[in-house]
Amino acid sequence: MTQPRAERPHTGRRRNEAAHRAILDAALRLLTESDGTPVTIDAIARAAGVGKQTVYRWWPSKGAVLLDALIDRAGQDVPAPDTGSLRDDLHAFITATFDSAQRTPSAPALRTLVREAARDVHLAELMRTFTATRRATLRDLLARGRDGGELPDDADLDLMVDQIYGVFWYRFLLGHAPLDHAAADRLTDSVLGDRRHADMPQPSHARGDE
Amino acid sequence: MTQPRAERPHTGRRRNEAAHRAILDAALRLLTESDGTPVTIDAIARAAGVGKQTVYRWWPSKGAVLLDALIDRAGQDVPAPDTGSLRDDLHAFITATFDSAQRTPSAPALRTLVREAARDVHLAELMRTFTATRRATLRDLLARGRDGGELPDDADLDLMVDQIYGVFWYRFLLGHAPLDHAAADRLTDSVLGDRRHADMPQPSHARGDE
Amino acid sequence: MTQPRAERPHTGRRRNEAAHRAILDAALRLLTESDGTPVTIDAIARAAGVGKQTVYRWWPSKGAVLLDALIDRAGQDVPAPDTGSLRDDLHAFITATFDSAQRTPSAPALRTLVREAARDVHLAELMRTFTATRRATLRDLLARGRDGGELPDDADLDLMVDQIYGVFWYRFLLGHAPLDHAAADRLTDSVLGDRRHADMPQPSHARGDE
Amino acid sequence: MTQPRAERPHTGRRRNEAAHRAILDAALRLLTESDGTPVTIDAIARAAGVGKQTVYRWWPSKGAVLLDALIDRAGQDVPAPDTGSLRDDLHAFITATFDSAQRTPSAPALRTLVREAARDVHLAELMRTFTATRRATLRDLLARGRDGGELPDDADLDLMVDQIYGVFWYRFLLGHAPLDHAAADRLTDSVLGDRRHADMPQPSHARGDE
DNA sequence: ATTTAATCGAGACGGTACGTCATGTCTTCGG
DNA sequence: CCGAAGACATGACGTACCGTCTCGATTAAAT
Repeated sequence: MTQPRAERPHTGRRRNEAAHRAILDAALRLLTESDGTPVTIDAIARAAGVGKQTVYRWWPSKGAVLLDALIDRAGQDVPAPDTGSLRDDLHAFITATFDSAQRTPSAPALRTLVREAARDVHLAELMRTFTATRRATLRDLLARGRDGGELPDDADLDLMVDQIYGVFWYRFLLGHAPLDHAAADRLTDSVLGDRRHADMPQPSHARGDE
Repeated sequence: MTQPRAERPHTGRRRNEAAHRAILDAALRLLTESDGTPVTIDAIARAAGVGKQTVYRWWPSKGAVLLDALIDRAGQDVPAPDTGSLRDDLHAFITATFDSAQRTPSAPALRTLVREAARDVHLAELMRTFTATRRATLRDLLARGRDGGELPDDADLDLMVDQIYGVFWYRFLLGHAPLDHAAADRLTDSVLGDRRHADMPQPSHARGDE
Repeated sequence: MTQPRAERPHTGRRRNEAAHRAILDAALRLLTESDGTPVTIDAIARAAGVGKQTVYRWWPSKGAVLLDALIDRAGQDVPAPDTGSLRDDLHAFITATFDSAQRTPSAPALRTLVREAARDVHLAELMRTFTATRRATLRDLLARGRDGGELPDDADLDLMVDQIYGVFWYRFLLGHAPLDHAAADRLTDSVLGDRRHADMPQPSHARGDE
Repeated sequence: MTQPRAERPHTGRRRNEAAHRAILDAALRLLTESDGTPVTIDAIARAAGVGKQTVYRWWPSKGAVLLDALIDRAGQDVPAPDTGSLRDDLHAFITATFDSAQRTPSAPALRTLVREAARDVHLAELMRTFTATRRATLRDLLARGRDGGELPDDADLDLMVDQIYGVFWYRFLLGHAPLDHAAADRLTDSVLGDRRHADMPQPSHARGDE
């Protein structure tokens, strides 16, 4: 624990990127290993071999460090696919989103992060921005589908986005139901308004209108 | 602030219901008035004119007090209607749920409560139970509809429930999109799989983002 | 170091005298053992097995604790004798004062205390009070002598007091000259205005004109 | 406050005397204006428009800067007179010493300096040297008097010196009694062993207390 | 009628984390 | 290559809550 610190060289009057890195790494590590107890700034600083002041110099709040640490590492986990088929793209996106929450270190870190966000105004705002980015990505994906005629022109894309991320966060945080591939399949169908996955073999999927 | 305490009479060796009430009232008041800063036990006890031990005697954790305070006041806001029509029942339920979150003092209190839940294992568990009850109510409503033939037999009721509550909590906590009647209309349609409300003039809740 | 803390029993809502004692003892111990480095509140609290808040609850500043600790232990080192002879009383007083500064743990503790007083407005005030008490004792001794005719009626007692304590503190803090018995002898003579101890027969001491 | 820094020109690779001056001036100014809070190196550097390192380059410790600043300005305040009369010389010396402590900026600066000396080993040593010089001057004055027959041959000159400076520092730092001309008169008499000023109307410097 | 026992307001206690401040060292970069 | 600028590691500061504890009073129930 609190690895012996790699004897960072000073960088003089300029920001020490190595210390910066060490802080993010330590934060992510503690976030991941955390057993539910809050991650403290002291602990991060100590684990990074850094003075507390150095943390406070660059981040306005503990939460900002944590979110930064998470984004820094897990930022590109859910790219938006573009295969030409709305259904395929959406299904891939949802599956990837669900999967990302099952994998370490993202899952416990994310949960701790939400915990901290509840206490921290700065972090709450950062989280809002963070989720807004994700939502925008998903909305673009849906907009492509609508423009390609795969969704009605008047589809409420924002509501669709919120249904998807709503289910995700709701289940992720409460943990009362799984976020597995079957759930992803059914959620895709539900949002797109049909039942293709409902009773498995479904040769003539009951489209009808749409 | 911290009203002068109404000189409660002693009740001797029996539990003092007035003190009990005062605690719940103080908790709800602080919960409601809270500007994001955490509600502390000391503050509740002081506001209620009560010793801290009296709080700890009757509730295992701060969260328990807060949730109790909220339930005590806002507990029965969302009854499950039963008109015979799934669509009507569901629409009424969703609308009532959305409305309940717009009204004082529930909204800020609920938000603060979730904040506290993120820090408090006991409260998190209580919240799980609390939401489970609500989910069960909604699920029963849907099950009635399925049994009445208004939903396919293989409908994933749990997913439907989570889509509805997911949208609700997601929007409620992030505040990036409205929980108005139009949203309730569209959510009802979306979950039931048709577009009855789709051709109405679409609200331009363009962004909002809190 | 930081002895294992004797498992003090709680005293409920009343001040815990044992904790109080432990703090003073720890403070004096650290003061005595201090090698010149400042004594910190954290260290005192830790050594006393006490929370920092408990220290701050009862003393307004670190210095107050230190002075309290010193007075508590060394308070009665210099009693005022009353033999009937001013010269004897004064000589005894000065000798006792000089001696007290040579003994452990007073000396290093006192020096550290002055160091801290230089930093701490509260403590400076307390020191003023502390020294005022000592000065008053000495002044009373001199006043008795004056009333007994051993000093002229118009003798400036305050100046005499300050000459004695001035020499004491000046030498004590700077350490450039001894505070031994010979010095006490000569100081007594000097203040009383003759040369009895001047170790040479001094029949016609240069008074006269000038 | 912290005057806008006079746009010193760089002097290339040689020590910048202007910066040197600016540091001493800033130090003395802060020392003088200080309200009891410690004078920090950062503050001096900032007020002088100088990097901290520039301070540390030329002085080993904060105290050294402060003392240097004080000597630089107030160094020659107390010259040793030589009129041929011990009494006159001594009286002039004591009066000058007392006066020097009443004048700005010496007094608050000196007090702050002693405060800092208590924390700073380097400065303490410098102070010892500083006072030793003053003491030597006074001792020489007394030695002249003894050699001239105005003091007995066996007079304890060191004790006399310490009585004078003892009274001075004791009253200066504690502030419980004045350092006015009347006190200087009486101290002169007391040290020389007579009461020439004793029958003058005695000042009622009753308290003062700082 | 007298004990006994539980509740109440109060607040001290041992802790942990907070965010700020000053120290003295170190490196960059403009002049 | 000096000097300003300022980042860095360190560690004390004083405050805020936590959850536990003990008091002394008050009053109901048990004797």
